[in-house]
Amino acid sequence: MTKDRVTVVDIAKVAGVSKSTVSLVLRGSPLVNEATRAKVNAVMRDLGYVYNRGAANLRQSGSNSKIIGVVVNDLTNSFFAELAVGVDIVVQSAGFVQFLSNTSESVDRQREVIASMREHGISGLILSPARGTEGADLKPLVSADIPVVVAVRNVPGAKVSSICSDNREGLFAAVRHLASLGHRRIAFLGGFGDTAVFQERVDGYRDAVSACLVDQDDDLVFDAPPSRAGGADAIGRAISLVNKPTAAVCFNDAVAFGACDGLRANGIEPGKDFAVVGFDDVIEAKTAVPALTTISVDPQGMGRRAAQLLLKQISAGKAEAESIVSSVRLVVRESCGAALERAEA
Amino acid sequence: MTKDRVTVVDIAKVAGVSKSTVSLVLRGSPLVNEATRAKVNAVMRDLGYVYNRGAANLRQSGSNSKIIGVVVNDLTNSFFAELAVGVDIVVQSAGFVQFLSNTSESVDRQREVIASMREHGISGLILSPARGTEGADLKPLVSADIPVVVAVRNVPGAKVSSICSDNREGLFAAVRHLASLGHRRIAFLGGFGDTAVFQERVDGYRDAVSACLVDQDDDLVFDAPPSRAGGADAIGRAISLVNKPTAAVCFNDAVAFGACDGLRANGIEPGKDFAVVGFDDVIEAKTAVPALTTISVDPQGMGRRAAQLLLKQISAGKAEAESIVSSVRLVVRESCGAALERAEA
DNA sequence: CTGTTAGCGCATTCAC
DNA sequence: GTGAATGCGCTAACAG
Repeated sequence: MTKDRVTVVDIAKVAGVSKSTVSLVLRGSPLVNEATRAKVNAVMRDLGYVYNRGAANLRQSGSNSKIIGVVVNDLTNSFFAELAVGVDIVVQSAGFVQFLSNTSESVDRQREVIASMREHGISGLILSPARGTEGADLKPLVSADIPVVVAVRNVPGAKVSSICSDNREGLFAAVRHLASLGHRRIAFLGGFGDTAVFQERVDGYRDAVSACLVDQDDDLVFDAPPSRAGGADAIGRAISLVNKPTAAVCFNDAVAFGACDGLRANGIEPGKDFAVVGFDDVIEAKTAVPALTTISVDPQGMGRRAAQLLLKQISAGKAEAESIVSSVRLVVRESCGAALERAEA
Repeated sequence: MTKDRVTVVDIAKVAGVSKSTVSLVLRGSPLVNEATRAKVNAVMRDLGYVYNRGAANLRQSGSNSKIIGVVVNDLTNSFFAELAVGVDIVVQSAGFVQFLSNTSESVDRQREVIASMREHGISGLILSPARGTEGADLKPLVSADIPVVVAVRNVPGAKVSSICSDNREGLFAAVRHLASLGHRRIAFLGGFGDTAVFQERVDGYRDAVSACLVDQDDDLVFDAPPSRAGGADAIGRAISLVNKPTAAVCFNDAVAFGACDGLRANGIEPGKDFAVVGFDDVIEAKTAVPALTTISVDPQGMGRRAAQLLLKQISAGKAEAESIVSSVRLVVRESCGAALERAEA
């Protein structure tokens, strides 16, 4: 029943003009008579014409496909979902559309989806890299002059723009905050010890422990999977010490939630009997235990900034500044002084 | 520095064959000598060739762009993020890529993103419609023979496949469950009264109230925004009754969380002093209050099924069965009998 | 098995 | 202001 795809020539025929005139109308050129323009537009509407970006894109040498690729390592995590939303907002309002794919932390899958996106001619890529991503993985992109901005996690040898949170400063702030409330034994919970992010955060933690005169103990760092279960496990180990900590900063929010679970299971009320600080949280805003303090980076804002950075690079033509590293400020949202008072009582 | 885009003719030249031979290799045709194939593949790798789907797609009349559009009403909500992940899984493994866009419940934006996707030649669309979407909005798609499957919410007059949860049965099950535990006064909390989903769920609730001999009261239905704040508000109204309910089923999880907040604020412990049942939950699995019982539909599974449905329609060629309505079974995850015992004590 | 020819829908020179 | 050519990268017929 449906007619074949209606093209510029069809609408030209009906409107009684030539193809190129239609093309000019499409591009919003001022070189066309107002009456003709109106007629052409009317015909386009009547015939249900849809612009074929693929063809257009093919014709004009540089591929400005108006599509930008977004690949994240775990869309299941609200943080990255929010990030994608942030990207989408600016991408949409710039007239682009976003390809979104999830890698589930698999570099293989990541390679596949990026290849697939390239075939479709993305004009830029925002990547929240899977664990284990290397600079070499991004090499083909940069040598093809496709702008890339890496978000959340840094990719060691990559010569691309990146935007990630200031992990050291964030954790430093968390510990300093707890110290200012009087805490002296503060644990660090969760995260895989072999990741760069973990190292940065632990460094911030350790620096703050030194700087803020918190008791310097052999090991109050308990690594564990960055999950709720991991948090519960880690806190269990922490509070089994004879000289228990009175507070903990966590690798991320999932860990913090798990820590709260673990505390409750042991009859300890988080926020009252024990201070818990989370990181990277977005869940918190919606469903968190009210007692939980968090240090947070706004993922949506980060997504927006990443997208802006990318768009700037795209519009800047080919050769343009690389390696722009932008950091996000971290802020403490709530206080949790009550924990110490209880602990001391 | 970077060479111009390398095309089939380039690789043909280097490999010493003709363009069509290269094309055959690309399509994996068996009509080509094994040695030539190997050589061509090697050259492709050396020159860093990337397939141009846009051009291919342009040539072959039917647009099988290998891209499917996914538009959701609120990616910020984990439910829809999980849905997108489910879609992505099957879409990826079928060699497609997904365009994902967020509408933030705006039908205008929805129209825009769908138009944009059409311009890029999507071969199918999965839509979790914004509130207020009408059958007419999807008309252009169906008359262009673009397969569409609507998920989560139904679109009244649309002649497209859809997949959504069985709202009536779900709520019926929730109430029956609570009744079997001995509850006799069960409230319904949250949701906008003017939505179809709300009506279906309330219908299920009312039917169950009649069928399960639960006390039939004038109004234990408290509508409110389907948010955490709305839930807190609704539970506040519910427990201010002289004849308080002992349990509540909630429009969704956000409402359920809010209800828990509200209960705690009044010194009532959810799950112990009052039974709360949530719906549509995905948050629960990660961050919920342990006491909360939920009826849940697996959003990722729903996404997978939606994608499968869509792919089937795409591969089935043009004219194919429409209006396949598929429902998802709902299951009660935990028990919450303790609430009643406390209430009676 | 491989090379030749001819467009897909559009934008971009140029003439008119 | 508008209309005729030409080619983007690729596939689809056929011819060899």
